[in-house]
Amino acid sequence: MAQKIKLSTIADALGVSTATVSLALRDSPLVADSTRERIKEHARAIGYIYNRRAASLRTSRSGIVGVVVHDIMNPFFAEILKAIESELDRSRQTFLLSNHYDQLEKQRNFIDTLLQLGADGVIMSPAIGTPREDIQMLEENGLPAVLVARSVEGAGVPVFRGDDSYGIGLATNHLISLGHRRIAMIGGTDQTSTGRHRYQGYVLAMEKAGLHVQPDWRIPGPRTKQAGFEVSGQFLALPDKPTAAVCWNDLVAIGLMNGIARAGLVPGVDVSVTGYDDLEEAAIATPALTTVWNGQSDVGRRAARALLDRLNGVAVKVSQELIKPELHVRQSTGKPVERK
Amino acid sequence: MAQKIKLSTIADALGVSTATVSLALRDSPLVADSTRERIKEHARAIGYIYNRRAASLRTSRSGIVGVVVHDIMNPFFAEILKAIESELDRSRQTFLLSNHYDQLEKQRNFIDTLLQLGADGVIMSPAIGTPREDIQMLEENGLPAVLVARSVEGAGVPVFRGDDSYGIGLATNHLISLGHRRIAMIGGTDQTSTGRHRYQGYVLAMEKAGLHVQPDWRIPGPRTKQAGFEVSGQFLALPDKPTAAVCWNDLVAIGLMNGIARAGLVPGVDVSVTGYDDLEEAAIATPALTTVWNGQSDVGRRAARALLDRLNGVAVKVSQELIKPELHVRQSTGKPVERK
DNA sequence: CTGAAAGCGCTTACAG
DNA sequence: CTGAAAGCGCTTACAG
Repeated sequence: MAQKIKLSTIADALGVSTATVSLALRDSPLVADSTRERIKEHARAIGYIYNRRAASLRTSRSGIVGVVVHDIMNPFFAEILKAIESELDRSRQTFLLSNHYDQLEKQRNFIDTLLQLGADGVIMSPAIGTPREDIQMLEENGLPAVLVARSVEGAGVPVFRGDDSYGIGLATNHLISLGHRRIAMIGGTDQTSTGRHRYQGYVLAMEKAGLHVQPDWRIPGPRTKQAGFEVSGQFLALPDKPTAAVCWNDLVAIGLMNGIARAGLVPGVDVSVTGYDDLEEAAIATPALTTVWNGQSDVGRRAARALLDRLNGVAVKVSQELIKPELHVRQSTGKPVERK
Repeated sequence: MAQKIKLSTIADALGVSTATVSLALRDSPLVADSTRERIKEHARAIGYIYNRRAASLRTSRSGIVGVVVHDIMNPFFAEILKAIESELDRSRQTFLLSNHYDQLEKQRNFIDTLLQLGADGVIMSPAIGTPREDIQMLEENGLPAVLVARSVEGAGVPVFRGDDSYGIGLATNHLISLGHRRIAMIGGTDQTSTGRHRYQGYVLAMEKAGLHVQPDWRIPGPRTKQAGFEVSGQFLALPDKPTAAVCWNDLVAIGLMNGIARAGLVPGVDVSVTGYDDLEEAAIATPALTTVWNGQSDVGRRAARALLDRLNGVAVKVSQELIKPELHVRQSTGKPVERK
């Protein structure tokens, strides 16, 4: 590679100062039109590459926004990320993505990196066990944060998430209205706020309908298709044979349905199954999945906007923004059928 | 936030020079053990944050590696990315991820960003239509590149990918050996090297077996589950009713099987279907998918290592590294059945 | 083993 | 409308 081209290379070539070049390239009205055009034209011609590190060192604005979630390959987060991406793209922010896989240490490493790079802000779905101090520390170090999907008590930053308790209630009530009395809940964990909210919503709906909640009918843990598939045997062997399963999310529901089909039963007929999230895949699953739309794109879009607002000095209220879920009824739920 | 803490803050507090602090924090043997410990202890105590922009400006090494693929949420890339991630984590490189969605402009924007940030290298699965000049320009600007999954003729950089022609041949031959004579090929596009290689491999296997390749039996395009689902009607209406379908990838195969099931036929019995990639999901699909393992994790790991080698000055030969695919036979393929 | 000084490539008051 | 100069926070020869 040839000699490194910098502002002063251009300035020297055109007989102007670096200040003028710097202003011209950023379209400052302080520079005469003709000067600006000459400079921009020349910069393009010689292949000048703007050095953001130098600029950022000077201005202490990096144009980088960090996004960290449990697993970017999880389609639930994927939909949130797409919304964030298109929002950030519009304001020409670079976004730095990372998985924490619910490991606090990975999350901390990533946050360290953001601080070292002078990131402008961060959007996160906090790892299980994130103490509020971890979030508060961000603000103290000038890194504004916004949470998605999960909340952290007392962290004092905006949170955008679906109304999980209400949403799972929609699914549970739908099954109850079909006549189901013995309804299991498969997947999720009490270690996340989301997990607690969904379980509470399920319990609440059952109790409101005067139905007995049997602790055995809860199989906590699964959050993936694979895991849903693996617990299908356990589900089918549950005491008193529940006629329906409220699943933690669509992935678990689809895995569970695959397992039920392998066992020779017909999901949607012999056993009713509900999902959560309404991923694209829910509509084309066999049978098509009855599930709860969780507003992923809303969550992503609104979180990104809130962060951008903060970066631009607009006040953002620190509150829980609950997106209202909706029930989408398809083929995986029907009237209860007793198994032997 | 309080006064910004920098190297000189520590130096002043301890009565040493910034040079000593800088060396001590990076564990230089030039600094006496006791001095080093005092410095590190103090830095920790006052919450010093290393400014990578400043360091990088000085050293022109950023610790950033870019990774750009068509769509990070696609499980095929997801598996490559996981392998890259764990390899880069080990050498403490930050990785900057982006989707180009096969849009050249998005890809160019991302590469610009990498250049501006002074990234150390880039791993890419080039967007459809990437001219070799785009790749060559990277090297000229001191940004070493490594390609995965797709190649660009004459780009002069290492490529890591599966042997697509051979792999699709495994699937086609498997169907032929089961007795199938009329085999369709669903999905993929001639616009990518991968697409061309797979189609060629299919044609080659058919011809080698003395079978007629009917152009109508190719339905190009689909690359997602949704798209595979949508063309199932078109597939079932194909002239001469093929008894089997070689699919572009697992997603298309699963979507197609869902569509076939909706039409009242039983995939794996009435119609044989093969996938490609052997995603985690292939094993738990209903029926379990016969597919070709494509070595995603190998591709990712080896590409990351090659790049890291280059960054460390180890010579890397510029060649196509072909990973040998393997056929995994499951339940979605069987003897041919004639439909009316 | 430690320190003084220059410089990475920008941007921003300030002066004219 | 344009230029000269300082400074962002590091690291790296160089000197001692």
